Amino acid sequence: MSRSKATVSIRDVAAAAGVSIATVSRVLSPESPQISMRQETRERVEKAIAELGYRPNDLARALLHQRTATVGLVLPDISNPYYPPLVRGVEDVASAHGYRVVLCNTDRNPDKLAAYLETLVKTRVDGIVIAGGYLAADLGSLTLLRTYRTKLVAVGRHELEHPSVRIDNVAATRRATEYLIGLGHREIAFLGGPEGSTTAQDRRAGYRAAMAAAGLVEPAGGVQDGEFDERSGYEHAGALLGSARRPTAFLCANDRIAFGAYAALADAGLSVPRDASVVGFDDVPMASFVRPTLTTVAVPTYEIGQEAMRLLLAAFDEAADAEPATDPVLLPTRLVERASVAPPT
Amino acid sequence: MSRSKATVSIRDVAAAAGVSIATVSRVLSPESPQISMRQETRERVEKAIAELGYRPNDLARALLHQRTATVGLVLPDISNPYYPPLVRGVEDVASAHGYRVVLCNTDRNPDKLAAYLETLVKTRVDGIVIAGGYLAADLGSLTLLRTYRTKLVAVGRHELEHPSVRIDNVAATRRATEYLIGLGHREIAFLGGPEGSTTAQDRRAGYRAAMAAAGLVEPAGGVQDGEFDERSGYEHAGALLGSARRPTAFLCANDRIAFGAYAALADAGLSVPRDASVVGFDDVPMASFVRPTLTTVAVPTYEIGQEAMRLLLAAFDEAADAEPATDPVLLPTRLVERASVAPPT
DNA sequence: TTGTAAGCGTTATCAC
DNA sequence: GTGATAACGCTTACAA
Repeated sequence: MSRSKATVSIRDVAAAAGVSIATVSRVLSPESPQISMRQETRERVEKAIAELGYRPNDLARALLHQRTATVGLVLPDISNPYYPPLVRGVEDVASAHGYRVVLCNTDRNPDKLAAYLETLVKTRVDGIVIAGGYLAADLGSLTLLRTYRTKLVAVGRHELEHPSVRIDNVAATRRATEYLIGLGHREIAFLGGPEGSTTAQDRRAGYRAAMAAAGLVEPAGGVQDGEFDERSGYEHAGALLGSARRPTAFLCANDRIAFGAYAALADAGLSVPRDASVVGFDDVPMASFVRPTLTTVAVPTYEIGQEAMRLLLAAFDEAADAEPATDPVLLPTRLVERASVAPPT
Repeated sequence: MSRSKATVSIRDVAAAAGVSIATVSRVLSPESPQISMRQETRERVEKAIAELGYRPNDLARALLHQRTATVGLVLPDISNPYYPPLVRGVEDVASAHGYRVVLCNTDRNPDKLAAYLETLVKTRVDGIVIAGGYLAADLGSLTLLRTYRTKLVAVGRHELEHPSVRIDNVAATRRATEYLIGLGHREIAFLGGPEGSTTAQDRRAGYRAAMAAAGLVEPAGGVQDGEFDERSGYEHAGALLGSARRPTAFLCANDRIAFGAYAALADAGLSVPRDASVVGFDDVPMASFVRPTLTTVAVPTYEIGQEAMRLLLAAFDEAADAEPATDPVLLPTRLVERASVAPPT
C-alpha cells in the first residue's frame, strides 16, 4: 500500500485477502465450483473482491486467450432507418453471448472502410459483420483480415466469397413489379439507389426483368439511380411528373425514396393511389403511418442481423482453418399490400 | 518456423528482419523519425512488416498504457430515429481521434444497463457517453465506474453530477406552446413520452408552464404520456379526437408521435392544419417530407453527439483525480415553422 | 489446498 | 544504434 495504484487489479485482491493471485483467479474462473478449495478461503477472496469493487481485466484475458469477445459491425450509415433494426439484431445476439459490438459507419467511402478495418484488426476483434452490398473494387482492404484470422460475415450480396445473409432482391423486386403490371400498369418508373450498392443494382435488375418479361419498355428516363433517401425520391419523382408520359406507378428502391415520391406527388397536386401508385421496399415502421399507407416489400431486417451474428458465432466454433460455407442464407421477403396501389385510371 | 503460430506478432517481424523486437517497436513508435537508427535497419524492418502483414496488437499496448482508446455509447434504442445522428456525431469525433465506439442498447432496462456497464468496465473503456435521460433510480450501476476511473459524459438531463450536453427542453417546449397560444389556440393537447425519461418530463413541464402562464386549463385528458413512437401518437391522438372538446392543436413530445397524430387525424377525416395544428420535436429528416410539412423544434442532434465526445476527450486529458465541470453544455434549439400549424378556425 | 512462474504482445528503461 | 528485460493483468501448468 505504498504508492496508490491507478486501478484495482488481481494483485490488490490477493493482498487484501491474504492469498496468492492464483487463488483469486481460481475463485473467478468458470469451473470455479468444481475446483477444490477451502470454503473459508473462497469467502475471504469474495469479500475482498466485493469491497474493492474488483472487475477482472478482459484485455489481459484476451491477450492470453487470443479472443477478444468483440466484433466489428461495418455499415454505410446508421442514419438510414433500414439499419437500426439490423444493428439491434446483431447486438442482441452478440450481447446474449457475451460479445461486444464496435460500430463503424463508412459512408460507402473506401478510405473510411480501410481505416476502420485497420483499427478492428489492431484490436483483434474476433469477427466482423459487413453490411451494405459492396462491389469488389471497394473490398480490397478486406485482405487484411486473413492474417489475423478475423472471421467475416456479409449482409447483402457482396462481391466476395464469404458466409452471408441476405434476401433475394432481384426476385422480390420482380414480384413487386409484376404485381403492378398485373393491375394494368404499363408506365412504371423505377426510383433507384446508389450505383455502388449491389442491393440497388439487384432491385433495378428485378424491375428490368419483370418489365422485359411482360414486353414492356421502360418509360424514357424511367430508371433513375440516386440515393437511398427522401430527397432523392422527391427530386426524381418530381422530374418524371413533369415529363410527357407521366408514369402511373413508381417502384421505389426503398421506403425513404417512396416517402420522397409521396411528397413530390402531393406537391404536384396529385393523389396516391388515384393518380399514381407507389411501392416501397423495406417496410420501415413509418410505412404504416403515412397516409395512404405504403405498399412495400417487408424485409426481416432484425432477423437478418440476428442471423449474421449467429453465423459469426458458428465461425468462431470452427477450426481456424476450416473453409466457411459460402452459400448465402436467404431470408424471405413479403409484399405487404397496403393503400398506395390501385389500378391505373 | 517450427510450429505455426496463430497470428503474426512483433517477434515474427523481428525474426524475419533479423533484429530484436525492441528495434521493431522503435520503427513503429510515434517519435520514430527522430530516433537515431540506421536507415538500412529501418527498411529491413519495414519490409518484414509489409511482407508479413503485421499489425501491432492494440490490446497489448492498452494493457501497458492503461488506455484502450475505446468508449462506450449507451442509449435506449438506436431504432428511435432521434439517435442515429447522435451516434454519428459521437463516432465521427471518436474515430477522428483514434477512438472506437462500442454500442449498447439498453431499452431503458436497468438490468441491461447494468450488464453493459459491467462489460464496458471489464474491457476498461476509457469513457462512456450515456444518453436517454435516466432517473436516479436507474443509475445505481454507474457507481462501478469510479473504481476504474472511467470518465462519463451524459447526453440529456440525467439525475447525476457529471459533465453533460443537452438542450433546454423546458424552455423549448414552452416556446412552442406559446407559439400555439399566440395564434389563438386554447385547446392544446400534449402527447408525451415515457415517464421514466427526463426528456419527456421536461417537455411536459414546458407545456404546463406555458399553459399555466397563459391562464389556460389543460383539456381533460389532454396530457397523455406514452412512448416516443408513432403508435403512441396515433392512439393517444385518436382517443382525444373522440372526446367532447376536441383539441385544436397537438403538441407532441417528438416527431414520431407527431407522425402518429397525422395518421389519426387523417383517419378521422380531419385535415392538418385546418382542423387541427400539430407541432413536433426533434426535426428528423422525415419532418420536411410529410405533407403538410411538420412544424417542429429542431434539435442539433449530430452536434450534441460531437460535443459529448469532445467533452469525453477533454476529460481524458485532465488529471485522473480532477473534478469534472458539471455545468451542462446547452445547445440551442429552434422552432422551425412549416405547414402543420394555423390559427384555430 | 495453495503458491510459483511462464507467457500472452507490447513499450520503455537500461546496458552495451 | 541496437539488444535484453521488466512490466502491464491475467490464466494455467507445475510444485509444494
